[in-house]
Amino acid sequence: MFTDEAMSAVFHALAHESRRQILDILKASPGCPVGEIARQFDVSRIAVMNHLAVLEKAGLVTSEKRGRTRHLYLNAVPIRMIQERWMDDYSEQFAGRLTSLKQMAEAAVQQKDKDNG
Amino acid sequence: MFTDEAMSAVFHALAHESRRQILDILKASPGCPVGEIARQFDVSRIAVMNHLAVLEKAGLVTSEKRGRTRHLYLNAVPIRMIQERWMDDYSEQFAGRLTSLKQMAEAAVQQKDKDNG
DNA sequence: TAAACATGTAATTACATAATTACCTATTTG
DNA sequence: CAAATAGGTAATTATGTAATTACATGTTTA
Repeated sequence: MFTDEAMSAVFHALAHESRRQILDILKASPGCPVGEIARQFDVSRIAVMNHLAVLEKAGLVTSEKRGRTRHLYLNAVPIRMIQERWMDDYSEQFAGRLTSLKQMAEAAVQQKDKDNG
Repeated sequence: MFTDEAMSAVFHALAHESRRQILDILKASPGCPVGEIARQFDVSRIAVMNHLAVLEKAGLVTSEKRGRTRHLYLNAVPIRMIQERWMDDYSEQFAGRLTSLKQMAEAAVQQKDKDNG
């Protein structure tokens, strides 16, 4: 299962650059301890721990304590589920329908004008 | 281009169920006016307009004013870019490496225990 | 042209986020 | 065992989010 609330938690977790960086680190070094991650950021260790808590609530990170060190792991399952159940549906709009293609091209131009204006 | 800030804006926009519902509506009915969307929600019209502003800032929705009505369109480009540049990298973890597969299975069990406990 | 309609702006409020410092607990290790 | 190490809690603060009501603006249409 994958409730709306769970999906919100995942998107919210991904909506912060530091948290995305943490996932990058864990992807590259599974089992990395908390302190080693904190050392790679300019903000305080506590701030990083808060980010980790957000990631854990979203199910994107799991942890395992050995002795006094907590080892962290990326869990890509929620990302996979979002991609399968949601992203694919929206990306579809690119292929397939010609009707929406014209409309989306126009929309993209409008957005560009808005950004530059 | 697609900056960290832009990516944060997109994820943040997607992190609210009402905003995801708005995208669903616009996917089904391109050009839908503001009021018609607002009528489909329990919250106030102003609240819906705020959600639309968040979606527009993220580039997920564009609009075009004809007369007194503003017509809204889904723009799936940012979703597509996120999927290509980010989601795919993380979903990869499922295929390919057997080392991380064992680790992720264990992590998933741990997460399940945590949720039920 | 007056009323109805569609949207937009301003001010306000309750709550959540992201960060900080100071302190506490548990585990190694010299 | 004492000191260093790794992590966790608590209290606080500034800022951002999500929602509200009341009012204003511009556009059809009867």
